[in-house]
Amino acid sequence: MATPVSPSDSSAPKAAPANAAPADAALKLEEFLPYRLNVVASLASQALSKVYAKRYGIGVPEWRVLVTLGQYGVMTGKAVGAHSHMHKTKVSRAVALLEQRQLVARRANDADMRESLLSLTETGRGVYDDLVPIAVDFAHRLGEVIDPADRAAFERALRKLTDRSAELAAEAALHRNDT
Amino acid sequence: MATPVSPSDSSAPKAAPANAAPADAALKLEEFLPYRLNVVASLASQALSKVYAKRYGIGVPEWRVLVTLGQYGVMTGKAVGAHSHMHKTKVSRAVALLEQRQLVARRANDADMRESLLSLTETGRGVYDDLVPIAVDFAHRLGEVIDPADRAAFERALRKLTDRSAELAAEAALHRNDT
DNA sequence: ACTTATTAGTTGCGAATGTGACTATTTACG
DNA sequence: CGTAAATAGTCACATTCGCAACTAATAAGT
Repeated sequence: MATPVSPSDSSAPKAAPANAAPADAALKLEEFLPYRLNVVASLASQALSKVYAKRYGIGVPEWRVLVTLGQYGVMTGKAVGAHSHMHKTKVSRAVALLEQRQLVARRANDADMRESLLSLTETGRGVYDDLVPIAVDFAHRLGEVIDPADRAAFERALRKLTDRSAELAAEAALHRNDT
Repeated sequence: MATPVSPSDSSAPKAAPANAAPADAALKLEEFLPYRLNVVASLASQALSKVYAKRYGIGVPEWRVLVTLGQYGVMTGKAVGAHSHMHKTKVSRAVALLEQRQLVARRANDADMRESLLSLTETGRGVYDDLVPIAVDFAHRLGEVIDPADRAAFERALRKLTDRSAELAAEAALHRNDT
């Protein structure tokens, strides 16, 4: 399952039309950084989400809302989205679900009727208090595989990669056409 | 847009029912490793995918199939999925699209009629040759922000995190219920 | 050999997601 | 003030995704 497949199996030099370069390919997917980031992220996310999915039947967006509200207390949906990197519709739907399950409460902001102020209910805080130690433990078990001597460097690198990715994404969003 | 929101805005100590712990929360999302991995991965992926989406109207799964076939020449769908970490249905659909666009060809394997042998067409190889340098350049512009002195450590850490994530995911997949 | 179990790949279906349009409200500005 | 631009949030729509069921083909067990 985890074995990366031996390429030399069926790719015998049978001289197919446009098939060449096995070993010296210019781009090896398994070394390609964006791909590798996606793989590690989806594996980690998948592993963690199974925990709270099984416990409370919630998904990643709901989890993020829960954690954000647990961290800040009271927030608007917009702020939740900004803090958790989620599209406003995702936040909207996650909040709707959590509200229906009585984990999150919504109260009006008299100063601005467009937004609602979100916060955890007692029950929501209970779920939060139950999940957080599990999540913290998970993150610990994940991070502990990094050699302590490498941690600071990894931290710096991850931070820089995040910044640069945001730049590149913003840049790509501009170029509507061609180069 | 990128400003992470100042938490002290609306979370004034107004003493709401179940709302507490602003600053000393046990789990800060922005420091939580699984979350951070997801953020950087989706930003990077989003930025890169815009390139080939605009150029050839393909998405991430198609891109991965293309790269994998470009790298190995001839492969079965199963092998493509194993090498690119994609579910077999994703591979199936991506291949169907690429085949329809004449970028990938499928030929029967007389030794095992269940599988088809996939390879790039001439056109597909052309697209591949066009995209790969762009992708390589992208990865370079991404990775160059990492301090050269930190690169080896980052590489080690990423590798270990990937392995451990896979372990944790496999582990989580077993526990059907409770602890 | 023949019956059963595996495997490669596809498809149907429901859930999740992003985009864009839309509503309600607030702010800017003339 | 009063009209136009901006903002928070929801909703409808189309797309994407993963799971489960299914088909076709091969391998294993007896």
